[in-house]
Amino acid sequence: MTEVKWLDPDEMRLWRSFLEASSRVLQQVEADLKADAGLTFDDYEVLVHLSEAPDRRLRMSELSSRLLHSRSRLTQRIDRMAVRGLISREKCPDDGRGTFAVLTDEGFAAIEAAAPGHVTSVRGALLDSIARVDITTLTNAFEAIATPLAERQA
Amino acid sequence: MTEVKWLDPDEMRLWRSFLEASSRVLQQVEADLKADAGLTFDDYEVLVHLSEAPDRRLRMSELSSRLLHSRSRLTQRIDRMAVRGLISREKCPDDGRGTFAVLTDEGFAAIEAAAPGHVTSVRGALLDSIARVDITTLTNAFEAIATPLAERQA
DNA sequence: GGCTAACGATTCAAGTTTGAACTTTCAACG
DNA sequence: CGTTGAAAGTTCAAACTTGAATCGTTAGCC
Repeated sequence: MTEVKWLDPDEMRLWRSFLEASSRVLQQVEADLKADAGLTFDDYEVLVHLSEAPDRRLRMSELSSRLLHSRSRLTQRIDRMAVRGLISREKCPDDGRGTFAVLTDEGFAAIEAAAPGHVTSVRGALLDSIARVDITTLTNAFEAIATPLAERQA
Repeated sequence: MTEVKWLDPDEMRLWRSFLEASSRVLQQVEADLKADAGLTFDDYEVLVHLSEAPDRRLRMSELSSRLLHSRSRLTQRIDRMAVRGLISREKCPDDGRGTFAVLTDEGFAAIEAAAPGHVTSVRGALLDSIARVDITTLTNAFEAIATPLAERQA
């Protein structure tokens, strides 16, 4: 590659502001969640996906791909959440290789307790700063960004 | 807090697409950087900030606040980069408590070698998916998001 | 000057992620 | 059937981050 198209100032500013915004939003939401509910953001995301799933359970690999986490990362997070009683594991009856992560009643209670504070936190960290009319534009942009990467990363 | 303003579907979609896009973009750029240049994204960011600084040096605390990393995280990253010869440390003459992280010639060569591939990667992961006319809107949004958080997090 | 508070940076232990290696199970194909 | 390849999940060691504690230095203040 002999020719590189360097970033012009507008592109550079977009890239830098993207990095700063995403880092700051995540840090804020994580800090709030830990302070208010004693959960990491990863914990919370696990709880969210399981609580929305049929029978409050998902296969480990399905969950890891929704979270965009490696399989081993998820294994170890579920280990820790299981020790705390938030999640249990069940063998998959259809597929001897498979395991379900299942939300326990305690896990469900944990997300119910955490959700109101978390929603408020997400508003404060992100939504309050975005004009109503820009929501669609931004969502379209994020989806346009994520979709091709999802295909590449699949 | 008895009343919680839950997220409506548009807000929820914005939040989720934001999470997915930022995670995927970072993952892609990190993977490219590691494959093409053998650097982590954190390494690269350290090199960027130092290469742009006067005398290619910054105080540890200044660098950590630009990177949005904890001081101890930076200390240990600079330790590792120093072992590899990319960075050196110098005592600050004006302030006995201070330390400069200084880009070595080898570190400068490393970022020069990595930059073209990285720029291409950033285009592929982010910029190519954004219509030219949306760049300003997005940048304004990211800055509107980051600025109040920066004040809160300061 | 001497006391105190704050600052800059590092250290240490505990917790977390990464990535490769491994085990078990399923699926396809001859 | 039996082999071979891939998939699901876990394990392990090394790399990395976190947060509290620590150490030396500076600045303010009486």
